[in-house]
Amino acid sequence: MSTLLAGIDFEAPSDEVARLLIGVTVLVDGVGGRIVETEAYDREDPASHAFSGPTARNASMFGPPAHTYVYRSYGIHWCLNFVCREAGHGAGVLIRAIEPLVGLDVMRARRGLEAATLLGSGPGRLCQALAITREHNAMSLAAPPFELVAREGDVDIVAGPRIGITKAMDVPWRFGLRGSPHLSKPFKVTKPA
DNA sequence: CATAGGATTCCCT
DNA sequence: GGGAATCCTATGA
Repeated sequence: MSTLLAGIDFEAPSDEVARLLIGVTVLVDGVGGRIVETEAYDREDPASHAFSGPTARNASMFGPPAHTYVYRSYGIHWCLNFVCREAGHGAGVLIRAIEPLVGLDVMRARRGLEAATLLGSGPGRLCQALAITREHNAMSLAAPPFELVAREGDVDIVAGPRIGITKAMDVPWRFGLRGSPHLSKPFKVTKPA
């Protein structure tokens, strides 16, 4: 069994999907850009929302793969995840940063004048730029308003520890496009992942 | 450039 | 009641 989308099998382990997503273009209502930073979370992962089993908040993480899991962060921001593994497993990939490509003016307007340059460099920022809210939770990535475009050619990927967590801080499940100016934070490692 | 503190909602203990 | 997969602004070096 597999759930293929943009050349990626979303039933694969989350760290593999997180790696494959680097370079993939994501559009929401025709606005978006290229994914340059992701983080993997899994069921047996103390830093994951899925660690303590299904709850009202993380229910979609236990739903079918290649669907979204959108949650409220720090009471202010929205964060976008892509569900992976088989339905019921409870794994996902946090989309942490995109390189803005399509609909720049729309994204700038959504982000506001003060921060118009940081359109997608951070999970909260990219959700604001793409107008992601709770309404986008548990939606299929294979149907509108979502659209994934497979990456072309090879990408140079770096890995490192995940950001903003207090558990399992030694697990190197943050992935990024090497040298991208659109990363939320730089990677310390400069060798191939 | 680095650090610090506040904003604000929802879930879990 | 506490803490969270964050972001923005202000302040001081």
